[in-house]
Amino acid sequence: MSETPLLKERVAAIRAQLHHHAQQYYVLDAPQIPDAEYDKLYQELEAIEAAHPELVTADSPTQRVIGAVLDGFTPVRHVVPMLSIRTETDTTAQGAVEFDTRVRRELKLAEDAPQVDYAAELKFDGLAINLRYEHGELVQAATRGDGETGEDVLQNIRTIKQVPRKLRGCSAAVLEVRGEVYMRRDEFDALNERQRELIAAGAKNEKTFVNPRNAAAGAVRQLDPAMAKKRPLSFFAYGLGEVQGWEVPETHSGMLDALAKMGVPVNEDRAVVQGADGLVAFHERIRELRDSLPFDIDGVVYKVNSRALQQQMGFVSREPRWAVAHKYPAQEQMTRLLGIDIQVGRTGKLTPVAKLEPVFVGGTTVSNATLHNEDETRRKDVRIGDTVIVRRAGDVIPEVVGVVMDRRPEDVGEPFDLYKRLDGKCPVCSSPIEREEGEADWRCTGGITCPAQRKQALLHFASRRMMDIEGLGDKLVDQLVDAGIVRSLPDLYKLGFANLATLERMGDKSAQNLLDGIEKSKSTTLGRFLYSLGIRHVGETTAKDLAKHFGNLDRLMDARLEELLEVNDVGPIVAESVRHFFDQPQHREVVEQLRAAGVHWPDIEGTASDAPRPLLGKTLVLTGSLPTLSRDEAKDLIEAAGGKVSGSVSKKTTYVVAGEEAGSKLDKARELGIAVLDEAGLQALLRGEG
DNA sequence: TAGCCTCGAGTTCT
DNA sequence: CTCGAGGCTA
Repeated sequence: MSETPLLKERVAAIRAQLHHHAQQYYVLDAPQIPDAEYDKLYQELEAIEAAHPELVTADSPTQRVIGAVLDGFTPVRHVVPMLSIRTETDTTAQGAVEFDTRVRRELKLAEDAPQVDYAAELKFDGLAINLRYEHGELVQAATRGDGETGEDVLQNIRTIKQVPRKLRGCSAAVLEVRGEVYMRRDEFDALNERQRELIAAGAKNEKTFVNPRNAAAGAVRQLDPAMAKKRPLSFFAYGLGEVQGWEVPETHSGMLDALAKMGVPVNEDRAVVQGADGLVAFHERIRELRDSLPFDIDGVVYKVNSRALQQQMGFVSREPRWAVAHKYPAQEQMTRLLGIDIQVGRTGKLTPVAKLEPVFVGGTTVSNATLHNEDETRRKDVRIGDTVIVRRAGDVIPEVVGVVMDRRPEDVGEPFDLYKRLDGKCPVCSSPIEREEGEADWRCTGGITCPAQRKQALLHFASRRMMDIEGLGDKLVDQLVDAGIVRSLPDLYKLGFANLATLERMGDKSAQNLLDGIEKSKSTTLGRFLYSLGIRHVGETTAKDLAKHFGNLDRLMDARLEELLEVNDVGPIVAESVRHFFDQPQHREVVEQLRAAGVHWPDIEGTASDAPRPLLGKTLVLTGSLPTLSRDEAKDLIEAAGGKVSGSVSKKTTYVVAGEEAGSKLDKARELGIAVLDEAGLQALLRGEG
């Protein structure tokens, strides 16, 4: 018995799938599965073929570069074929070490021979284009196609401003520049925004794009250059095709330098590094940089820098032996939607949450992803049983990008209908749910009677920037509420050893710690106390402003709307919300009980001390993580020095304090020309040293 | 009244 | 971190 017939079937099935998806991807610009999935199939096929060479056929996807020529563009035969490079799928730095070992073996280098020089570059997520210059003039721009024959898309490439029509100081008879056309993320977002507007306005044939690469591919293949122009593309060169009448520099990096001098865009995040260590360092550096780049990359590329050595190594089948692409973990994965849970937030907001079959994406395992609200869920037409694409880029929260319609099962669930799903009742307390006119959210009407809201209210009350009760986390709150020991905020202050002892995993020690924490929290400030009550529209800042303006709680509770409106940053909505809160007797009752339990604060808040206030009138923005100070500590220090801490950078920002892994705020600061400090700089300011 | 600036609220995982 | 929305200002 041989397993070959079975394998044969499997091989045929994989080839059919690869072919189908390659069509969707390259020809129709509408991929149905993520890259990683495609790669997986491809590797399986490669592995089978390697073990069973008799199964290899000429038309196998492994034997040719996939793609096809579309009608409507003139075919172009590549004099020098456009090859793909081998991809290391090992996403750790190990792939770089293996490449270096292979190179040294191929070059028959002795153990003690010097390190090999490599040109290390980014692997752009776009599509390959061959620009043909004759006597310095751009005469043709071709897609890769199947590697042998592509299509002339010159008219569309001309819409890319960065691509020079004429080379500076080069009149070689023929110079083909190869590189990647891609779309920047900001352009991609803007494009999709416009597409959404078109769709909203009733345009039938418009669609939004799943990712920048597809949008770029779509733009390049637009038959109408006017349309292509509306999809702004960019270009980076990384290699050469046919060359006549130009002396090619001896190294890859030298060649790119020469191209840059001619006015061809070449990415600056490239380096010449030595040996495996250099490659690993580059891989790691770029991984850090990845999310802050203005465009998508899916990895890095290593090339032997010396052209002489490249020639010595040559090619194996269709891949150069002297270059390798090394990927990062996928930021997109496909998985199954197991169900949709509905969570109840502190304000009663009902949030649909996708329960997913766990997938490893963007470096962590994801099993939940928010669907935000009903409209959003419907817009994506996400249904239970669907196969969905999940994305997680950097620190961004995982999101469901869309449904793989191709894989929708026969017995897929109904379109999402929140009211119907819940039968009009809160999933926790069964109170009726409502959705107000013009609002996106459904809410539970149970208010404080709803255990979910009660738990959230307790957690909110106990959290660090409010009453700061140490030892009261979500697990404990769950237990206390479920056991019926704590029903309202004042109940917290009636806790004693007796009722704590009834809880699981609660020893004398933890009980004492909690009671100490609760005792300590009794001494607070009016601002924190107000914030902790969880009044709608009253957050940390507004609470502080209210406390400062009224000075004591009774004056605030009895304040008329007009008086409330006098407070900084308080308008009709906030004023009404405050008034409404204190108009409800049960809320006043809670406040009285808390006071009776011993919660107290000085009447006049933040009396101007004699301490110097060097940051008076200054607004600072924090971004990234500082070496020694936590965010909260930095905030407190700045406020104590009279400064204000704001969440976003604007013209009014005085300083931006940036730490490790600073994000978009730093870019914004540079854009606006705002002074940027590190922690040492901040400390100097706090000491009053300008 | 528009547009800018801030604040509030919700969210994931280790 | 991002979005949406409230409030302020030109």
